[in-house]
Amino acid sequence: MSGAGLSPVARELFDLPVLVLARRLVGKVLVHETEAGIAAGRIVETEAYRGPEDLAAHSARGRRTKRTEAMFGPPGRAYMFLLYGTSWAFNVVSGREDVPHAVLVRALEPLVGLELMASRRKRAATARELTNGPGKLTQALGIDGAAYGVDLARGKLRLCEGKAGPIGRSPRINIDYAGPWVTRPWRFFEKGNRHVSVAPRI
DNA sequence: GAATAGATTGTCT
DNA sequence: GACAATCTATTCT
Repeated sequence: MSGAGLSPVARELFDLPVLVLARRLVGKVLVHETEAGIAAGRIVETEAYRGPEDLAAHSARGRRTKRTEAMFGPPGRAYMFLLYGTSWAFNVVSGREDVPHAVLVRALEPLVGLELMASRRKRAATARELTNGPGKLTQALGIDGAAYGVDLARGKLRLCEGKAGPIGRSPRINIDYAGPWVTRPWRFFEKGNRHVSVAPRI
């Protein structure tokens, strides 16, 4: 297969406004190499988080802590956080230093290493259930807090070029606490893709 | 298919 | 001590 035609994205990609980056990341391929092998998937769903004004973001109102520190760093790094004690979520940091923006990757379409993903996600009954959610895709690719702050333009965990079909948008998922920001259509997904986590409601 | 409740742990107040 | 950008099993249509 010799790389399956996968080449890393240019670093300049990350130097875009967060809403533009969230849209452009759809179709890109997330690759993770481990001792167990290579696993990779096409990104089919993202969400933009634009602190400090966006109350849905962890960096809302400029909150800068040990947990959110990566969002204040340079773009193109990974921001990882743990949800409900059980699920890791993977984000791509956007915005220059001290601008705490990030893009949450919510779903992938499995491309490489399907068997490896299945062995990591024993609960998944179907191929679709391997990576159709933020916590599921990190489990399938073997990503966790150890990836906090790593450079995504190169390395074991990296983003590679890929293409996407027509892209739709909708409000973000499960941020009911965010007041007026709840309805902002800052979720991007590939239209009609079966691997999108939650069917867009219209 | 849709709705509901319980799990589980690092981080923050 | 409470919470969270979720997942899973269970229950009901």
